[in-house]
Amino acid sequence: MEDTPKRVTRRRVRTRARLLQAAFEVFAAKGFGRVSIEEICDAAGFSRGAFYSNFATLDELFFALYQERADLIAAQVADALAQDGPGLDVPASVDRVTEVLLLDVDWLLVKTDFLVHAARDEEVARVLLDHRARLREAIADRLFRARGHTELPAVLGDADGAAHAVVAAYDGVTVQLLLDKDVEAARAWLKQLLTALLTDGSSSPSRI
Amino acid sequence: MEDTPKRVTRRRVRTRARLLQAAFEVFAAKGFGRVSIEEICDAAGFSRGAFYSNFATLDELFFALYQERADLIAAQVADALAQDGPGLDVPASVDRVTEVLLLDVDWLLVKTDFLVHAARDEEVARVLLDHRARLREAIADRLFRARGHTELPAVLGDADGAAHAVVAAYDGVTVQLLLDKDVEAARAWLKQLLTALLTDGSSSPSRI
DNA sequence: TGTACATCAGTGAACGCGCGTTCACTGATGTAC
DNA sequence: TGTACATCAGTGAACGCGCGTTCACTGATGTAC
Repeated sequence: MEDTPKRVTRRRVRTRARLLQAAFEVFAAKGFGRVSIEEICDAAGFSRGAFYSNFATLDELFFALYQERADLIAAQVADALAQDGPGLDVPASVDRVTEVLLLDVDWLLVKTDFLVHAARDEEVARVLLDHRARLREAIADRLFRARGHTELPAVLGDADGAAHAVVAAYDGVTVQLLLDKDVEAARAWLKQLLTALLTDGSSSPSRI
Repeated sequence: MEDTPKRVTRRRVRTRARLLQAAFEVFAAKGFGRVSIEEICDAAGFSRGAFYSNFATLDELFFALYQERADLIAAQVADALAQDGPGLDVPASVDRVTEVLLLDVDWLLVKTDFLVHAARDEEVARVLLDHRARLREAIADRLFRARGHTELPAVLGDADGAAHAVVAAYDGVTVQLLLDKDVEAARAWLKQLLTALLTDGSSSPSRI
């Protein structure tokens, strides 16, 4: 089994990429549930046949789109976390990670559509949970690596608990951002939340 | 203007309620984006004409449905917060509020669909922001009323900041719950997060 | 409380459009020599 | 590097279904006396 290596032409790769890019824009603008295959093809400058040559269903395309972008973000976060020495500079790391996570509102829109999708399909949910787990691991690893060098509050348990909390804060702030579209406020707020979670309660950052 | 008092027959009220109830179930099961007017009418036991006699569009019904349920939840939260004396029993309040907020996964599903909807429509977003503001106010009021009796950590700023954080934690935990469908874990996790946020960092609740 | 009448609420058939899906075709691309 | 051939990738017309929307109709409900 698995015996279709098949040449994958350059043309095909480009078409697929253009379809994915167009889909991203259309999904972000209208929401997955309100988008037709036709619209995506129009936006990408292809006939509908091109779509069917590359994907079986709109769900399949959505899935591929999510995977691609989520991998990208995960890599960027890992990158943002890798920049300090062994000791963790909490404020600087928080700044860098926040920057990456709240860079692109369109991505947050699409990601939330995907969440809604995943919430009703176990298989899709598994992929999303996987991505989240990888994100958490990157964070937990970093926190764990910093032990001894930088003290962290014990309120949330171990590094894994803290990583969980970071992701929850991210999700929570995302919801607010999707409603008020105020990226700057969201960044400030996420930084404050993360700082509160990762810093001992004795210090009191100013409220914004 | 506004000159259509019109008799609202009992029949009409019942039909509307049955449509809303059926819509809730169908939305929860399939997601707003995948539901047709016909499905809702079938589920409610009506012909499609009944729908058009009560709503102009599916969006309008969704809007009405959200308002109805969100008001209900807001009232329940206010109730859960009103039960202590002037001093705030943080663990008990957290327990009660958590119970209400994570009572019904179907509601979380529908609410998230509505978020996706609101994220692309300013007017809808305003309603959702309103509901959130009311929730936050109920929480902030309670925290404010407890000042002097029970000390709260200053990490998040004033009572308003703390209320914001509570809502963010709720949203964050909701996302995880929608993916793993583990209500008990979500409750435990939300309790822990809220406790961490509302308790001075010096105490260290056990990790679950 | 009963009856007659007016209005309303929901019925269900009909219409038609948007769009998912298919498919015979053709220009593009890659391979072999 | 060039040519001939085979296969592939995308085209666009055609089909048909699902479903949104309308509307003439009728049984249900409310009102007046």
